[in-house]
Amino acid sequence: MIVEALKEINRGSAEVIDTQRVEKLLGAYFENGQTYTVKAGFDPTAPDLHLGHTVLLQKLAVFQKYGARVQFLIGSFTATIGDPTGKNITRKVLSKEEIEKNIKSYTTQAFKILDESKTDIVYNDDWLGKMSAADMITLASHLTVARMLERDDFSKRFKSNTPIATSEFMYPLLQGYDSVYLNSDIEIGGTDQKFNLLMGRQLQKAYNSKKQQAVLMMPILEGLDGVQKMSKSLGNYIGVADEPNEMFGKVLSVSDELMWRYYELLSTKSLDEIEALKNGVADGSVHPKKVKESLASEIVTRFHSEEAAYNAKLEFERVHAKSQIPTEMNEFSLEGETWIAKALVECNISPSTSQARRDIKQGAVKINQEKISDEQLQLGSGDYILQVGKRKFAKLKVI
RNA sequence: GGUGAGAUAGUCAAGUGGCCAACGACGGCGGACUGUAAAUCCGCUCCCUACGGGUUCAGAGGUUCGACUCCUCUUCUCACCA
Repeated sequence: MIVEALKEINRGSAEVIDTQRVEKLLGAYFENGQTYTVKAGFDPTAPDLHLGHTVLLQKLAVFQKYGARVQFLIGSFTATIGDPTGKNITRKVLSKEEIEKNIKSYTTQAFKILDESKTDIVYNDDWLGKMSAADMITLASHLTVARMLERDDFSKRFKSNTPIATSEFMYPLLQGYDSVYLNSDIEIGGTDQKFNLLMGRQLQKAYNSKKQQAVLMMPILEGLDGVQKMSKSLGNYIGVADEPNEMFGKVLSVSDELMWRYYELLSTKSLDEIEALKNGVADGSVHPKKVKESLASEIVTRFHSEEAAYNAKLEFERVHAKSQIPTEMNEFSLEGETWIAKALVECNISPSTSQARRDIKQGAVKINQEKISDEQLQLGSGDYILQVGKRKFAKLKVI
C-alpha cells in the first residue's frame, strides 16, 4: 500500500529531497491515520491557470489521496509589492481588488482538481504584511550573499551583468519564511523553485529545531512549442478555462515527442498503460494521432465534460481533417458595401489592413470557401463566411 | 560621487551623414506537404484603399538641403574607480 502511494507520488517528479521524511509521513498516515501538510505557493498576478500549474495541482491531489492537508498558499504579499524579476521590472502592481478577483477565478479552477475539503487556502499577506523592518532584517541575516548567488538564476544574471534588484534577494527568504510560519511538512514546486524550496528547509532549521520540510520538485511543463516553458506571456499555453474546441485543438497541435511528456505529467493513465501505447506507436500498431486524441479527450473531459470532449473531437475532424467550416464562429455585421481588407479587420481575423492585403496576395483568404485573389474586392449586402488561413473564421452580415 | 561604454522593430543583433522602413537570426503569419497547427521546403513580416503617403532606431532639443548615424541635455543599463 505504502509502496504504491510512493510510486504515485514520485511519478514524473524531477527530484525529491529528504525521501525518508516523506516515507515517515506516509507511514504514520497508513498506520494511524495521522495527517500532514503539503504546501504549494501560487502567484495571483494572473487570473488563469494553465496546464503547467495543473502538474503541481495534480500532484497535490495525489497527496490528498494519501492523508495530506494541502496548504494552498497565495502569494498575496508578493503580488501587492510587485516582483521585480528580470524583465518584469516594470510590471505593474496589482490592486487589492484585482488580486481578489484573480484569486477567486484561480481557486475555482484549482478545485477542479483539488479536494476542497482537504485544502486550506492561506494568504502570506496575513503574516508577512505584519512583519516589522527588524523582523525582516533578522530574516535576512540567515542568508549570506555568497549563498544567494548560488541560485542559478542570480548567478547567471550576475555573470552576464543583467541587473538584480536587491529586493529580489528577499523573495526566496519570504517564501522560505512561509514554510516556517505554516510549519509545512512537505513543499512542492517546480524545479525552477529549487533554491526557494530549500530556503524553506534552511529557515525552518534556523527558526526552530523542528523537522525540516521535505521537498518535491516537478519538472517545468514545456509549452506548445515544446521548447520554452508553458506560460501565458509566451502564448504557448493551454488554459484551464480554454473552450473545449480550443483545448482539444491545442493538445493535438503538439509534436509527437512532446505528447509523451504531456502523458507523463498530465494524464492519469498509469505508466504501464502509457508504456504500452508507446510501444504500439513504435511498432506501428497504434496510430500516433489516435493516441494524441485520447490525451486531448482526457484533458477536455477533466476541465469540461465527456460530452464536450466528444463534440470537440468531431469538430476538429470536421474543420481540420475534412477542411469544412466550423459549426460555430463569431458573427459580425457591418453596414454598407465594405472593402474586403476592412471587413477582415472588423471581424478580428486580421490585425491590420496591411496584413489582410498580404494574406489575400498569398492566397490565404477565402469567402464562402472560395479562395479570392482580388484585394480590391467590395462586399455588397449579404451573408459571408470569411476565412484567413486554416483556422481563423468569422461570419459576416453586410447590410 | 567620478570616469568610460551602451540604449535599434516581439526578442537577439547589423548599420557611424543620403543607396534605411532599416542586413541577419529567432519568433510569428501564410502556402505546399502530412496524421494535426509536428518535421521539411517556399513566401511574407510598421501603419495607411498604397507603383504613392505617414510614423519609427531610449526621450527632448540642435547642426545640416538631408540624421539611426554629428552636437547638447535628460532618463535608464553596464564596467572601472571611490
